Amino acid sequence: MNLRDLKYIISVAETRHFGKASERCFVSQPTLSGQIKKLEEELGVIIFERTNRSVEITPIGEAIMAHAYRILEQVGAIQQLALAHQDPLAGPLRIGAIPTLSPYLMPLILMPLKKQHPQMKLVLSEEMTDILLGRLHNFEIDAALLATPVDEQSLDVIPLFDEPFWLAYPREHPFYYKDEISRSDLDKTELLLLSEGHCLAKQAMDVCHLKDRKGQGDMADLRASSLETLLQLVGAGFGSTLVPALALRGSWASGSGIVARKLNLKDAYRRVSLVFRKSYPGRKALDEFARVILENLPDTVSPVIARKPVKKRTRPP
Amino acid sequence: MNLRDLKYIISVAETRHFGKASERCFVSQPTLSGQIKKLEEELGVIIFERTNRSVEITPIGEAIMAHAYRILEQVGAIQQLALAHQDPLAGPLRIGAIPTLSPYLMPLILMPLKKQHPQMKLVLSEEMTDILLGRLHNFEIDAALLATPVDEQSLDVIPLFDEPFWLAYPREHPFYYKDEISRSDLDKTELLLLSEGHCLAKQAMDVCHLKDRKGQGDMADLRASSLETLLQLVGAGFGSTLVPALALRGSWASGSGIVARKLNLKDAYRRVSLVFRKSYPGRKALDEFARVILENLPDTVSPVIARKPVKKRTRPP
DNA sequence: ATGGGTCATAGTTTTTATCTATTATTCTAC
DNA sequence: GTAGAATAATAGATAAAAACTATGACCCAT
Repeated sequence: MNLRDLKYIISVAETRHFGKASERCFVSQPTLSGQIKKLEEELGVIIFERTNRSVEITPIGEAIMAHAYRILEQVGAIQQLALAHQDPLAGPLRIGAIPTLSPYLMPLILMPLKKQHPQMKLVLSEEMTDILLGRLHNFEIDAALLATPVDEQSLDVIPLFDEPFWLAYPREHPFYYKDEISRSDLDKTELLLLSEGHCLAKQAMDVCHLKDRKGQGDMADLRASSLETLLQLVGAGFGSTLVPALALRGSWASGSGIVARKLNLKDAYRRVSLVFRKSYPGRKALDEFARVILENLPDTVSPVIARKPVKKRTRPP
Repeated sequence: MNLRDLKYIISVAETRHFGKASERCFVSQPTLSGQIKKLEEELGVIIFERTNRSVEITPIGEAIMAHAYRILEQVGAIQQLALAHQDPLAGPLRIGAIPTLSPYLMPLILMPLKKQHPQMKLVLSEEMTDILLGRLHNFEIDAALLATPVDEQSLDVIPLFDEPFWLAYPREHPFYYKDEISRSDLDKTELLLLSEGHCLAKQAMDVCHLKDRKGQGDMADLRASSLETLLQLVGAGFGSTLVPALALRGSWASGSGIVARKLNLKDAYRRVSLVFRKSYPGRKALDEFARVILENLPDTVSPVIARKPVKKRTRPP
């Protein structure tokens, strides 16, 4: 059986005329006759009782027809479904982002995104880098906004922007009167870190040339589980911390006993990228998503101008 | 799109593996890959996100799959339907019969038919010859039991039996002491006829060498609309009438003031046949129906032994 | 009878699907 | 890291299916 055959018999059933039916199907009359005959032989039943002068459908043919209509209906549904999704921007885009980025980046782009692509649905999740990579591989998300270099063969990367780190410290701190912070300044302060797993913690330590003290416990006791908590601690005078630039735009930024200053260090930034499976079919949607992000960044971060060089591809175009 | 393609994608969706899926479909892996790729191009959507190591279904693919399952379900329904009807004896057989035959023949064959072909369903209708022929041509019945020769090219005939006419007359009639009736006897009696349209009326007149007096009115007043009514009239002494042999077996046959005698005439019979469209596809069912009739006839009628010679056929075997 | 209309058949050509062999890629194991 | 196993994609050849044109058989109407 074949969908074409079903179209043929429906055409004949509706016209009661092989010639007219064949025209309607854009095939010759012998073709139509032949295919219908083949179908009848395959099913072992006569669908049409025909003479030279008349074509009439048999009772069993009538029953078959009912199913044929339903089948073609479903086929149409598939085609319509596919058509609606042909726009690569359609369909939910499942995006994961790290917790030190998501709350500060998403508010910037959600409105513009909705304005430019009203039909694009986002499903957001907020997890630490390793979790997100796992989810990428498990096909649970389509792309991840990460701040860590990724070098896995199965993943591809769209670099987005470099986000500088600032130092946040209590207003009562002696740094209060400085405009910029140098590395020597950093050594003089107690640095508060996020709990393990957050890439920001490691990045902060790298910037400050601290050795990872994981497992030692003395400092671990002070580690916070979120950037907001961390800033609460800073405000309460427990120490200072590194904050990525986008996080400075929150409501706490002014009048919460916290001061933030730019770091006068060359490598005090993290590169934020959009990471996705090379095999992910919605590349266009991701490109568009990345574009919207880049267009709505504040001045505090530096967009990556040069897009990544084209890597050798699995399948030539 | 193609039903084969739908089987392919379902197979891949279920195995998440092109190789295993292709085995399950009894085709090579490249074949499966190629067809799925073609389907994806036709629909303009990616159904499977695949790398060398993994195959995962996309959201739109998932949606398509739901419809694909329903389609194949319907296809199965068609095949099952067809299988159930492959037996040519299956399906309702729509039989028409003339009123002077139906009430007397049907009781003879319904039980044997049910015994031999329990799955064969009959739909009976009782009309006069012309009506039945019209219904045959309108595909409203599949075959008709007639007592009139039919010579239409589009119709075919299975002769069944010759049914003699008997003379029915009131017990008080002088014929009462005769065993057989000759033509000269016929002239001496008032012959009652069925109303116009019944073939029996014309046949009776032919047998008696009467001219058709339709429109004259004198005799028409006495015409009855059914054989039962006619016999009531005979019983009441209004005259006598010709009765086909099978009708003699009714309950009125004894003790109702009516006597029936055989006619001593060579041509005093009518040939009962099964008539159907040449194009009717259930020929086998009709042959079987005819066989059951012939096997259950009483001695009062003469089965036609020699089956009709094969006429030139529309399509050589 | 004859001609028009209609479906079936025959034979050929075109299109489509399939196969085998091979390539490219990536993961795993040593 | 390098070799090997696994897996999907590609290429080219072959087989199968479906399409077309031309023709035939038949019925009906004039």
